[in-house]
Amino acid sequence: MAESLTPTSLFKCLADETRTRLALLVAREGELCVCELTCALGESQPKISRHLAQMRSCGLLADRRQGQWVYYRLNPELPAWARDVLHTVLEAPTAWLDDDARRLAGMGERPARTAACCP
Amino acid sequence: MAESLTPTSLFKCLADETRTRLALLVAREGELCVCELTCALGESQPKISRHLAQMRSCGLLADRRQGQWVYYRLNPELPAWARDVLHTVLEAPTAWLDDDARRLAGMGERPARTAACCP
DNA sequence: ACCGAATATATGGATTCTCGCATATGAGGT
DNA sequence: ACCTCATATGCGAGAATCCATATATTCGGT
Repeated sequence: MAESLTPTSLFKCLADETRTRLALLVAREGELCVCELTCALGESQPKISRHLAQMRSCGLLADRRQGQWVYYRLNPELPAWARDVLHTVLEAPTAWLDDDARRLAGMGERPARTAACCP
Repeated sequence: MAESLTPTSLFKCLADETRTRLALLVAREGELCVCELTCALGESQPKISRHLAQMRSCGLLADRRQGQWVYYRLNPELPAWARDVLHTVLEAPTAWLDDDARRLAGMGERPARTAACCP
């Protein structure tokens, strides 16, 4: 979080369909690596990576490298109101994320994650 | 609402500081006319009007003309999750809207509004 | 040291946003 | 009909955003 997150900067951060889908998927699943997100959205790897980097530099996401994979999660220091915004949208009665969630669930051989403390 | 509001289109609609401030002020005050919003934000009238029109065409705001004034409010048909997003941000413990709210409160001779039904 | 897989970044072009300024529209009063 | 106040819109310029392609980096294994 370069500057502390403002409502506008949060909304800008989410004002792109790719980023909305990424952020909501991550909020829903807890932690996902780039290859899972690439597969879930069905978009090119550079595109996914660039959007993730943008959300990281906004302070919305945090990343952690584990071996060859990089896992993204909601930034633990994210203010509660920002987290609430994401969960409000997640709980909305829409099928908006269904395709992505289904592709993620149907993905074979997802990398096994380990706790950050014991690699 | 041209198409039904998606999370991304809501975030796009709010992804500008002027629009965030307008939307939150309207959500907070219930209904405000253009001149009040212009004064509260301290921005030019065409700028305010243009952003209001954009939020109206997104389906976020609804307007009503009363005499020479046009009042904006949250679109009554706004889905609950979208309304919740705005209220979540409004209730966040930040002083983000304070300057605007103060300018609004300190504005002299605000037009008196009447119920829509009895002009 | 080398190779392949996973991820990140650079480059350039096309599209979209936002703004300021000028002007148009609409309502009320004289 | 005219004038004024409130609001909306047209237009061109400059900035910001997004994408695809190509290339760089980093890690684990051989």
